[in-house]
Amino acid sequence: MPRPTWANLDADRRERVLHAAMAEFGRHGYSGGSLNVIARDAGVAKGSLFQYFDDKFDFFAHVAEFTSLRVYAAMEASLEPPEHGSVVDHFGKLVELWIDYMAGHPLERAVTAATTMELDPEVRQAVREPVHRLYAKGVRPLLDAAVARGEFRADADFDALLSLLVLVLPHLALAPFEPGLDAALELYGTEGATRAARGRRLVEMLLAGVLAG
Amino acid sequence: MPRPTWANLDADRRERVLHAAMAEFGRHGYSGGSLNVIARDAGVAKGSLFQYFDDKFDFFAHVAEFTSLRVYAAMEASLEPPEHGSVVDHFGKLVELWIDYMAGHPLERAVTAATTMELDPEVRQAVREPVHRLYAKGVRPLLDAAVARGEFRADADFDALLSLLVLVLPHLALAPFEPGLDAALELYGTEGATRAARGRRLVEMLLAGVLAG
DNA sequence: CGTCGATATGACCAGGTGGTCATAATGGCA
DNA sequence: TGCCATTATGACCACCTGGTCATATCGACG
Repeated sequence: MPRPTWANLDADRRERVLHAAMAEFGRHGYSGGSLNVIARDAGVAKGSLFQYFDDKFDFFAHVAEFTSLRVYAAMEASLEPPEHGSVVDHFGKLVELWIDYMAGHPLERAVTAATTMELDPEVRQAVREPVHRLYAKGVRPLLDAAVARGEFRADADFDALLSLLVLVLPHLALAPFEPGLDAALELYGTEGATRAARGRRLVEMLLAGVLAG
Repeated sequence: MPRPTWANLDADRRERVLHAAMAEFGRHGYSGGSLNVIARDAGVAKGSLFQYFDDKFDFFAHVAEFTSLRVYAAMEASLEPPEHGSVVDHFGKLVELWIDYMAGHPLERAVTAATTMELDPEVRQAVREPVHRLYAKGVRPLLDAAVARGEFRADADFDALLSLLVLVLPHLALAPFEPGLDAALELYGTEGATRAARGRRLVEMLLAGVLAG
């Protein structure tokens, strides 16, 4: 947890530190990210960072959680409630929003990538857990509404579906903006199909297994 | 590329270096892996590593490619040709084999995780490209046979499917053996369903979107 | 034996790491 | 003004990093 000093902090200063940290951790991940670089880029003494956070891990964890909350808030705001439309519509829209958001927010995208790709089990668990909670919170209602509407097969495996979605979603956003990152996937080809259309097609494919009729 | 010295090397010594490198890179990834640790664990002077490889990157790339070749060989050997059975059978069997192999080969599993999770675009691209080639080579025939048998819809998007499979497959293997790694996914619950059955169900879900009828 | 190319070695290097701490600056209140 | 808690600072620490290189060892051949 960040120290009280972090909350009391002048907003400009906090913003500068956060910005520098997102850029650095986003580029090099947790273990590769340098506190020296962050301090320099933020225009702050390195010692100050340790006034705000216990240690590097605490710092990274906060940056990760802050980022996921910001992303979630943006998604939630522009997502219509699941009263009308089909699940495919909802998830298609969700993926479209996600991709567009990441396209317009490279910093958030990079941090999302860094946490998604984190290898160290302890770091990963600590950093991904709040993200997964948010995903589940945002996605579950869409599924519930679809169930109420009878859109799903009786024997649909929701846990498996939710797992799969949570697994695939971040990668859907990451692949298209990181040329070297899974370029071999060619998830988003250049043959004119828009990102949205491709995203939609993938969603249809992912959901086909649980749809009724 | 490894230097000629590496090929001329005494087999025992090469095996020791490879083993230590797989363990270290598997645990800490490329940037986190320490050459000092590898040299110590292999019982070899650090300077020797630079007689075998140009630099750390060359070393890691070789370890990654060696590992993916070994995994591919094992899978290929125990996979029956796609003459009989359905695509779902084939992919179910494939995932089952994959998971069982990884369960019995923690070293290969760890290196696979490390390359799958690599963040740095340059490193990632160099290291993943041969892996993707192998995946495509192994998976494509199964799809082609299924197409010949008319198992797929006419409008099935194979590129999207292949991308999705290549994206998901490594994670399917990684999640269940890394307690902290996506524990929140609970991809493999403890309610008695075997790993194989769960894998099969996921495959069915993944393929439902492209199957005919 | 001696010679010579190939290989092994580890002290050594410059530079970077996360983290500490004594000191200084700050800002609100009396 | 003087006081005091809060915050900012960067020199400093021990340690680790990837990489080098002069030297030693090895092994085959004559």
